[in-house]
Amino acid sequence: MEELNQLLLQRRNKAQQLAELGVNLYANDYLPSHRIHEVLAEAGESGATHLGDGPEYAIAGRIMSIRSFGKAAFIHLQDASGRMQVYVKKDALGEAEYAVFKKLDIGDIVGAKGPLFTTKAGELSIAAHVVKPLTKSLRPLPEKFHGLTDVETRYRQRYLDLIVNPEVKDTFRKRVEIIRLIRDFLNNRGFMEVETPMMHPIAGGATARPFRTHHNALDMGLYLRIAPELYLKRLLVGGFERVFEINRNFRNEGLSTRHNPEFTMLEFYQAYATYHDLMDLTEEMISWIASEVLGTTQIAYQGQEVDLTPPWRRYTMDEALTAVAGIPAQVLADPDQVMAAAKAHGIQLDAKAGPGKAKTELFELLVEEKLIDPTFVTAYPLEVSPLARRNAQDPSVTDRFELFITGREMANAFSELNDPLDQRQRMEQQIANRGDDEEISPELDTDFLRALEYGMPPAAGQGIGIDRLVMLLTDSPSIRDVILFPHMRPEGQA
RNA sequence: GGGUCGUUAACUCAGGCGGUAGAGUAUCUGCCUUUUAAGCAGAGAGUCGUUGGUUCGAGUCCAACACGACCCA
Repeated sequence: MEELNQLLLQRRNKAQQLAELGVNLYANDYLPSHRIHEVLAEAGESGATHLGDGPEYAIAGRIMSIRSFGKAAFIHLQDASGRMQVYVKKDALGEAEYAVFKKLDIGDIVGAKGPLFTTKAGELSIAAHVVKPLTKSLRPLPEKFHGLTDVETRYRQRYLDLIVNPEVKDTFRKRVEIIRLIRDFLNNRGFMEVETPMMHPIAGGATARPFRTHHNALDMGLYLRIAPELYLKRLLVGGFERVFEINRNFRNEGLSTRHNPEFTMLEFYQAYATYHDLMDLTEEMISWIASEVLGTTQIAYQGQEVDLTPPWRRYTMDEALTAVAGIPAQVLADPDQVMAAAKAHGIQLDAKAGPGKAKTELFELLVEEKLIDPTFVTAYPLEVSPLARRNAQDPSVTDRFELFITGREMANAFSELNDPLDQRQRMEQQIANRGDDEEISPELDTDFLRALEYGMPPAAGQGIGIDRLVMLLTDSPSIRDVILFPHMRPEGQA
């Protein structure tokens, strides 16, 4: 049993006193007639000013402040829709009910009923003749002025964060709205939302360290999925021509302001389309979402101006390296000079790495963070794109793009490789090249290759990291600000 | 994994050269029937992240550890 400090004891004592007065501390027989924002909206029309006039409103919410005058008090109630003031008068409640009211605390949830009026200071309020306790709170809320700012407590006790920091609620409402808009957008274009396995016998579709789990009845190892890609492509083989999935991926890697071990990914696949089609679609989708959620495509992220208005800049990787990092085209055309340039920039390459890998590393080091306005980067080297279709003109690169906004990767897409023999060869190559890290892509997904052998229509597919998109559109500096319950190390026994 | 910074009352924060812990809010008591960071008077509230060490004496100095933030890989 946890030792109780003074404040917790006081609240428990009050709860006991209320119970002795016959108050049900956790009543569930009160029905509000209005949500607070509805009251405020309706009153805007009626313009109530006199105490006691007009219709009655019954609201319910958490007490966020109490200013007491002995025989009267002003309190603020907060519900999911907003916050409004309630005037509680001894005359109006009666002796017994007012005595109960005096034992209520900030943080308690109550119902309040009465007509509207406007105070001297001009604040619309309810003149309550009923204040009904609905839930007793046994812990004090953080301070009203500074609120809760300690990030560790905010993430660990998100419920508290949500109670006292209104902008947090706003962020998560926007997150839900963004995901709803993505669904609308794709549904309207004939995409079908599907659910594919979260537990995979082989962790494929991306290069990442997976989480392992175990199925007892089957006595077999399973991985939490690192990507749904290989299953969604099986659906293309099966004849669903436009599919998408919005769900969690799991990667057993470090934590940072941009990485949570579980994160939400949108992947979608469209048959008879190319990566060019997906660039158009992506521009349209993200700029539309920004307009819907923020009312503009000119946004600010952490003080940086970002213009999401289409069309967006499109570079090949070589063009970006030349335009942004100033590496001459002749250097990029010569594998030996590319390797030398990587070395000159201090990039350490695995013995098996070739110029494609070197070029990609140079790009990540010198270019990525400078791409603030949305930029599609295309023509990724074959070497780093094991699932993408080769470019018809230049087979050393793939028909792939990544989208960067505010220097961060927001999307990854390509025209899909559907030649089963090429795919098998590249997967085998990838396994051979994986280096010492046996956790990454350890096995060949033979069923996926078998599916391709039946024939997958030409298609393009894309992944968009939802958390990063939400960060961008809510101006959130950390992925933890857009995940309700971000991963934390266990609390110490305090 | 490495570096820097942080952890003091429920919350937000002060604590000079090592001498036994402070404010505001919140809480409690009293007064107060239009306040809104309400007001006035008084009071209580702390294992100073944890464990060791140095010292007559540690919130303060040293070490390790835990958790967090930022930067780097």
